[in-house]
Amino acid sequence: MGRPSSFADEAVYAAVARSLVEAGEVRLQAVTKAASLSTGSLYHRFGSREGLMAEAWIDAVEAFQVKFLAALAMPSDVPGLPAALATPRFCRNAPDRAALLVSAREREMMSDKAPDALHARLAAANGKARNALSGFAKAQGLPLERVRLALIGLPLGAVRLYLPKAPLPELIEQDIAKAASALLKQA
Amino acid sequence: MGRPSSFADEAVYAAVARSLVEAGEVRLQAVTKAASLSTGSLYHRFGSREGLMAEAWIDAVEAFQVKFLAALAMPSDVPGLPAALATPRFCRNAPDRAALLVSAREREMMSDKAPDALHARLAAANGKARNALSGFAKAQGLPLERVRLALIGLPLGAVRLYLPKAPLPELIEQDIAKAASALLKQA
DNA sequence: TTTATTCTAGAATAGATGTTCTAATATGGG
DNA sequence: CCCATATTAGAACATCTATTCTAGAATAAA
Repeated sequence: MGRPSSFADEAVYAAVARSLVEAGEVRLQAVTKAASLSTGSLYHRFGSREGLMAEAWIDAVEAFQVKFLAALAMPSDVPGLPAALATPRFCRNAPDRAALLVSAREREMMSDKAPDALHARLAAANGKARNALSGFAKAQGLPLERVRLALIGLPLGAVRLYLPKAPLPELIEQDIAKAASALLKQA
Repeated sequence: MGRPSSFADEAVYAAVARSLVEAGEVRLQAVTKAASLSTGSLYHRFGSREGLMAEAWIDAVEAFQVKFLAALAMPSDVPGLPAALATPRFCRNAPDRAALLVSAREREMMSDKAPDALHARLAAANGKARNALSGFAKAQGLPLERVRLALIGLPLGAVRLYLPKAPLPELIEQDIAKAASALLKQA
C-alpha cells in the first residue's frame, strides 16, 4: 500500500556508475538527474549519500560474485579457467556494474558512515568468496596467492586496460586464458 | 634571491597520495597538514587544486615510465620480462608514487581545469611510452594487445591485489614472470 | 469516499572545502 | 644596511554540495 515507487534501484546504481566514470566522482545532483528522481526520493530510499554508495557497491560486488563462484565450480580441462574468464564475461554482460567495480575505490564506496548492516552484508559476501577461493586452491594444491592472481588479479588487470572507456577486444579471453593457464598448471 | 622554499614538491605529492589512500579522497586541508605547509604556500606553488593534482599525477607517471622504458630496453632470455617486473619493483622502491598510480583515477587527477601545459606534458610522456611499446611489439612479432597485457595489465593487476594496504608478497615476481612469459613467447 | 500510508517534489538550509587576500618573514644584491 | 624579490601564514571569504523539511500526490484498505 502507499504510493508506488517510480524508479528501480538498479537504474540509480547505473547512474552512480556512469556519473563516476564520466565525471570522476559521484555527485548526487548528477545521479538524480541521470536517474530522473528527486532528492526527496533519493533520501527516502537510500537514507544518505553513504547509504546509496554502499548499496550500489554491494549490488555490483554480489552480482559479480554469483557469476564468479558459479564459474569456479565448473569442471574444466584447466580447473579454474572458467572463473578467470568470468571477469571479461561480466564486463560484457553487465557493463554498468563492471564499470563500478573497475573504477571505484572500495574506500569511497563503503564509507565508515555507511549503515552497519551494509558493512556486514559485504563482509559476509567477501567471506564466502574467500572461502571458496581457499577451498579451490587447496583442492588444486596451488598457493592461494597464485590462484588469486590467476583468477582475479590477472583478469581485472586485463579488462582495466580498456574499461571503462573502450570496449573489450575480441581476443582478450584468449590472452587471459593463456596467462591464467600458465599459473594454474600444477608445478 | 627571495625567501627560500621551506618544502619539497615530492613531500607534497606524497601527502596527496597518502591522503587519497587513507581518506579515499584528497582534501587540501589534509595535504597541508601532512606536508606541513600553509594554504598560502600551496597556492603560491601549485596555483590551484587542479594544478596540484595534475603535477602529482604526472610526477608519478613520469617516474614510472623512466623505469619501465629502461627495463623494456634490457636484454633478456624472455624479451620484455624485465619490463613486466618493473611494476612490482617500482612499488617496492617508490611506494608513495605507486600508491597514487594504483589508487587514483586519471580522471580525477587530470582535471579539465588543470593547466594546458600539464596536459600537454602528460600527453607527450604517454606518446613516448606508447611508441616504445609498439616498437617492442613489432620487433617481437607479437600483437600489441598481448604485449600490453603482459607488461602492464598483468603486473598492475598483480600488485593491486595487495597495494595500497598490504606489502607485496615475496614471490609475486615469480608469478608475474610465469604468466608474462606465457604471453611473451612466440606463438 | 475517506483514511492511512508511502513516495515524490524541490526550494531552503547547513556545513564543509577550495580560494583569495593582506601582512609578515626570509634571503641575496646594491 | 636597505631594497627588491620570493615565499610563508592563516584568517576571511565564496562557493558548492549534501541534507532537511513541508507540502503535495498516488495507492490500497476500510
